[in-house]
Amino acid sequence: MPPNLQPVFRALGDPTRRDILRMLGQEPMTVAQVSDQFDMTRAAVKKHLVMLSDGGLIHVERRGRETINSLNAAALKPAFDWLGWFDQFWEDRLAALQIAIEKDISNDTGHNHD
Amino acid sequence: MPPNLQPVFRALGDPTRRDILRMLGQEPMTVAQVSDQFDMTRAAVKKHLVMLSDGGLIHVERRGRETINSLNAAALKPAFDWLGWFDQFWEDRLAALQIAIEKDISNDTGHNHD
DNA sequence: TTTATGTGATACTAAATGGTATTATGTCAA
DNA sequence: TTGACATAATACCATTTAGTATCACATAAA
Repeated sequence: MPPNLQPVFRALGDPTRRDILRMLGQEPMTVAQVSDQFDMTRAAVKKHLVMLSDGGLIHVERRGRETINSLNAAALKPAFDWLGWFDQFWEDRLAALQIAIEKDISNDTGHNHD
Repeated sequence: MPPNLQPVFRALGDPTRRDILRMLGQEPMTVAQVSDQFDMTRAAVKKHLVMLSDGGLIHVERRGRETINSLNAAALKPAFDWLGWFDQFWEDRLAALQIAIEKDISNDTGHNHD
């Protein structure tokens, strides 16, 4: 069965939640650490975290009296792939990714980039 | 200035609107043609079209008594790129695109893969 | 000109969203 | 054990959202 895109795109519809995802992409954080970054109450941030968890975009683990929120990036892949369908309409569609791939290839050949 | 992601991700948060975008990716359609594909009133579909237009995701042109809605795929690119940041967490992240690029490279070197 | 058609605009409703404030609960530390 | 701390849960509120129904308007067709 195909992954359910709806909760993922729903979660991405809010800028606070997108920011949280980027933050958790750097490192796992407690609820307090996340909410310290925003000008809103901890309860409000917590609700965003619940939505992200419901959509499977983050993993939540209770450790003692604090809970660690960590990114589950795999859940974003289907949304990325969905948007990738429109790739056919973009001129420079492979530009950014091609750079990364060429780097891999040059690594294979032993070239040095430092 | 960076493109404003918010109206784009907002628009993508609804399944009807995502379906409309895919449909318009096939061909431009009038309001009636679009709403015929959904089990809701024309007014409801029209509101979705307005949101898509507000976010710059479609182009709307009045021709006589009908209005042609066409995809503006370029507006989706920033959302795709935003999600592409998480690319670093995906294992098979470049698989599909890498095939296409390797074909380009082999074309450059004159290799033949047929 | 009349009539039918495609659309836009408005008012309305129920439910979801994004936020606050408050209270309760479990856990670490002195 | 007491107190501070991190979090969870709940109730509440204003706004937005997603839908309906209805009416007005411009345009194509008879």
